[in-house]
Amino acid sequence: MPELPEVETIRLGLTKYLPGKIIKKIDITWAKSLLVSKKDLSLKVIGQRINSLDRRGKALMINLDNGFSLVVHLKMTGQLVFRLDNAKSRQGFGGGHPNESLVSELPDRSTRVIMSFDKGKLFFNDQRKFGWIKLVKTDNINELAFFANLGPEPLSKEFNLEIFKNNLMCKANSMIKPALLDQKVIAGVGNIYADESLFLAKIHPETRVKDISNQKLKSLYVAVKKSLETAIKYGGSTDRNYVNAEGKKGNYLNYANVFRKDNQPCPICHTMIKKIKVAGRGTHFCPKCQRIVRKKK
DNA sequence: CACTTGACCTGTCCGC
DNA sequence: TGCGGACAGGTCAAGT
Repeated sequence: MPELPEVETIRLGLTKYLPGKIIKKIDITWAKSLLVSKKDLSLKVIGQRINSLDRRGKALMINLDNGFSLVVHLKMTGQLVFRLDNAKSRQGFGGGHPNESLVSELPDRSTRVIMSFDKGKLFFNDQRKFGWIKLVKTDNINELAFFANLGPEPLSKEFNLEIFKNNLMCKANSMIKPALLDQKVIAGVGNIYADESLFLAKIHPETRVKDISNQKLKSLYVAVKKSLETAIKYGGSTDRNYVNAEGKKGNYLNYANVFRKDNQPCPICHTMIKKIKVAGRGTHFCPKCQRIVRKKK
């Protein structure tokens, strides 16, 4: 489930390979993965040079020289892996070795789209076929529904405490966990970093937004940024499928506090981490460090 | 978010 | 062993 840190890690990786490359050919093995007409493909994509890569929330933009961008959303199981032709990756070392390869021979059975260059290929793999690639004018990405109501970038200078609080207060009656997952509030936070942020800020995931003190909101603001930054530093989280541009796993889950740590001791107080369901999502938290509060009227 | 469910999909795991 | 069902969770749409 690539979230902001995973997509950012992929973006950083692909930036080493793609800018300057000309798209020679695109092969599609699952039509719904590439939502671009044949006509647009031949007129606006094939033969175009890649200029740069951007990220907005969990979406990656491959900017072309002609003013169009291919927008990629990886959803749950999407991967973008660059390979030089005939390059073979070593098989995984096993045992959760850092940077272990998760993909070897490409294409594999989850490959949906292959973009070919003079040298090398970009593979879009997507086991569950939820991800998509769309084409949009670079300076008008809001045409896409996904961008239209997207909240602020949590790691940008513009994202300050006031904006965070204002956006959250639109959800005053909802629980904090689903509020954090709402992409209108902040762009790019998903299940992993919602749980990790709430742990760092010592807030129970089922706390109502309106019941959270100003001090806790500030802690949460800091915690969201901190957990995302730390995850980028460790190359993102590999829960199941995620790999970076080289097909390697991320290491952040080795440093996570609560995500997928149910029935393991809390790193602060050693109480067993619990897993519950909140708003339909698996949610991990420490029942002692993260208590529900209710504001007195 | 008011809140839940379903749709989109496949692979893995668990119980029988 | 094999089979059915639950589960994983990002986003949008639709139902209650």
